[in-house]
Amino acid sequence: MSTPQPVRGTRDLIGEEARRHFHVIETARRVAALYGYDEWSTPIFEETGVFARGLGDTSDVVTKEMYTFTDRGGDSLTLRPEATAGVCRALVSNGLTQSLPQKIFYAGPMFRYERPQKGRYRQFHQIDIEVLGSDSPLADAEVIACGWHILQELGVAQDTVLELNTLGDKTSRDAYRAALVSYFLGHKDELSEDSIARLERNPLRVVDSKDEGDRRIVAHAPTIDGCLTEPAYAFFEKLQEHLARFGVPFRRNPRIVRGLDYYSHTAFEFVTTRLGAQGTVMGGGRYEGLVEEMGGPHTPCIGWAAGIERLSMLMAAAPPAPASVAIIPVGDAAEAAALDIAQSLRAAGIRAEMAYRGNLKRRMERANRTGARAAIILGESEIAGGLVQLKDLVSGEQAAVPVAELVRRLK
RNA sequence: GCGGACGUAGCUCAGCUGGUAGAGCGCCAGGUUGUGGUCUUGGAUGUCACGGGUUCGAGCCCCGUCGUUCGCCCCA
Repeated sequence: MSTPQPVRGTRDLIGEEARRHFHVIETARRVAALYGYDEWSTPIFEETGVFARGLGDTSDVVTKEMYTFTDRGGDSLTLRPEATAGVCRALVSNGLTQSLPQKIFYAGPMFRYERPQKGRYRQFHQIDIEVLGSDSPLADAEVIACGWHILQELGVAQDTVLELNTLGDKTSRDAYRAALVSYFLGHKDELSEDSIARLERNPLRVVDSKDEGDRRIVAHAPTIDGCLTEPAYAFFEKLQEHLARFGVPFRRNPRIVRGLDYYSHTAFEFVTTRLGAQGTVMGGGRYEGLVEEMGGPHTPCIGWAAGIERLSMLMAAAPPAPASVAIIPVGDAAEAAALDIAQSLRAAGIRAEMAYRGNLKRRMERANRTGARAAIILGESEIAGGLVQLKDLVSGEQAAVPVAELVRRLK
């Protein structure tokens, strides 16, 4: 194959797939606006430090999975692997830490150097909302409710389940980590190799292991509940109350964990069984240290991100492209009149198309193929009488109609 | 980074124990020079993913590469 192909892990969005993709974004944008979120857009690449900061050196993430390059000025830059870090950076860069909270909606491409799988690409697209600068559990509940609302509007809510957990505050989490490490060390001989490695690097992740043997051990591992401080417990209780009021059903899943230090309290995922190994459709939680990492003040935040590709796959069908009206002149003399009609329909908000060339038969074929709802046919005799032939392409009925009445007939 | 499956026309796929490439759909043109969808007649299209090897001969067998896909690892 010598013709250029899209590079590994990237793909073209055309036709049905494009319509699905943009339908997800438009739906999310509309619903987020109902909840009072403003849309932001930040650069697609940042100084590498914006993403590397706060990730620590615990995982493969920084070393293996970022698209990092040196530009001509010698600076290390990285294609954003997620939206949140850039949003937090923008908050600080623009002095908005003085006007909190900020409620942000975001949509755009992200980049991770990973092995492509179903619903996992190197250039992928996310919708994302964040509330920056609120420590109220009401913010958590609203963020989740907004996500749930979007899933409902997309028609995928019935295929997903909200799984909810709390990581508690720092004191709770430190206690939990210590409890886990001591429990797993007691079962070290029974753990998989992968999990023994996790125990060193990122003990919370053992809880998330897919290995059968590990799962049996994890089933009896201590849960966060026994380690929660009083305020952390109260926060989680309040969140669940609010969610009930918002009418969002959820299931407690103590296995949802987050490895990085700046996560706290709420952690959640909307999951589905319909996408193989990539079951998470929308995931998020509370984080408290990221804005500080960008040089701002301590700022508690809550948000989620959802993969547009995965949502598109779950969606039954994209709404069809709007049907247009095909304007078909017969003979060169009719073309000018046809253009005038096209412009008058468009001015009235009616989608209208005129082919650039072709005889009547070909233009009719094209009108049919593109799903036009009606054809307007005009030749010399029609022009002379101020009429056109208006043909309904669904019913096949055709009648002579005065030009002046077209907009009213097609509205 | 690791493992399995797959790669033939624009699309979906067939192709026998190795003998030199096919179907359906779509596309183009005619039947119909002012009427689409249905019907009908005809037509075009392939470096058989790429590179090497075995063979008189490779779409088919062997090796490598690339890509797709499913899973593992990872998942900010």
